Amino acid sequence: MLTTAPRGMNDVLPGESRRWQAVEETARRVCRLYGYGEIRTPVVEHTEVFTRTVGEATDVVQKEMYTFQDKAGRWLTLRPEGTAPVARAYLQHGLDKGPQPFKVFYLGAPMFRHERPQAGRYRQHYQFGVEALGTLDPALDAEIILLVHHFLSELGLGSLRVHLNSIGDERCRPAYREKLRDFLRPRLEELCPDCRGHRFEKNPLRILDCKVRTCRAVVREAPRLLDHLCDECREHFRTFQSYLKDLGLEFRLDTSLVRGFDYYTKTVFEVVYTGLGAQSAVCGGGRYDGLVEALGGPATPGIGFGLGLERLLLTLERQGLLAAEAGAGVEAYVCALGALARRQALGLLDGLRRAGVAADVDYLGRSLKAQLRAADRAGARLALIVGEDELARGLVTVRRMADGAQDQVALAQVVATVARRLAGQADAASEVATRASGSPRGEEKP
RNA sequence: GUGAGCGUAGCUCAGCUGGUCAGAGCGCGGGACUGUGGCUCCCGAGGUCGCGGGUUCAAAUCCCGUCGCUCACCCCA
Repeated sequence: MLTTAPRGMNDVLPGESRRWQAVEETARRVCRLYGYGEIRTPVVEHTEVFTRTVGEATDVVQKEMYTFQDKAGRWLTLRPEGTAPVARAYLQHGLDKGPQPFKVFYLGAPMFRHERPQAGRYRQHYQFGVEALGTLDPALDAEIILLVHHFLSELGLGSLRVHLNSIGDERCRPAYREKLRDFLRPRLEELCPDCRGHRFEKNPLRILDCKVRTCRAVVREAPRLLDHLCDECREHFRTFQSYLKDLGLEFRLDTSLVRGFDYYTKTVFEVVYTGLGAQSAVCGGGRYDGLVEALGGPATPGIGFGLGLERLLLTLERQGLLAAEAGAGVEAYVCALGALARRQALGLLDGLRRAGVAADVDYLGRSLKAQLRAADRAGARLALIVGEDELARGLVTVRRMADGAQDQVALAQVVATVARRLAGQADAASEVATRASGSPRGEEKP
């Protein structure tokens, strides 16, 4: 089938792409406010970048990666996430020797996961991600949360819930893991098959956020990881939370919050919107103090998040915060009648564009009526009509679309006049009104 | 990988107790207004009814298969 995109991969058409641009512009602006520079890494990485960091046992690595061999036999993978590549670039370019923390964001390039698509989940999807490497300071954890919150607020989403937890590090988590196993072992019968089986063996922490009712009942009695953190992790988490409180940022402690990648340590968080269906996490992230080391670099702490743009757009839509789909945003539309006029019109069009006026023209040889309709749909504020009458007298009819007022301007002056009227709307209104010759019959559009 | 629902014009869908069933609204093109948009009215273009097979005198309508989409599980942004 040559007429459908691959499963779970979508086109973003012009009408919709403006919404994406609005979100992306906001992201860039906020990142600049917080001192984060943009990083662009390849869409493809050596497979090991992910297997050694995300974790061999995770679902993403085991069954969701697009992995292939190139012609030289190297194993490559379409990146399923954005943090490991950033850490790789950090090492490759010796950025650990530069000023710390190293603060970057990424935006605009896709991630790939081979899963069954559903609402808010796609095989090719886009994330806005922010990473800060090189310091353990809990104030940076707070900054990251603040940045997300700031970003979402700018889009009108101030009220999303922030879930927080700490999952310890390599000093305290192994001991807790055993404690949890000890607790669960006598209750295995009460757990669901998934939890009873591979989760208990490979990653018992995942049982903490299993959604099966019986599992949740068991887990409610389980020892809490938060109560078994080592001194450093406990102190880090305590300080981090106190910063958030000082800053007045609301959050909710969620002791069952466990993230799906092995590289997470200490702070983990999610920003949740329940109106999305099953995929409620709009944003997820946390600290990854062992990640750089796992790639063969020096022990280097880091923290960051990924924010799913499709999910964000979906959330904005559900909340009624999206602008209507818009046209190309042309300011002036040139209407030509007849072959000779058309010649004139193309020159006029070129002049307008070079003067910085977004302009378009009819390419279908349509009637004036149809050309004006096209001008209307394109969102043009002015229509410039060149017909035989105008041609003969060296004039152009300038029609204001909002109310139909129109006058005639000498061809040589049109570009300057149009530019001036578009620049100063009030001036243009009075200017045209005094010389109006058109018949204002429609009401103004909203 | 598992389960459920759905696949009819560009879009949203009606038609589905088998026999004027190939339709509506929106969109698109044209006209009413021989050179003037948004409103109204009129006309028009556009569909192998996802695909393949079966049942039947007859299938968009029933059955089987297949592909695709959607939602959910798993997991995640």
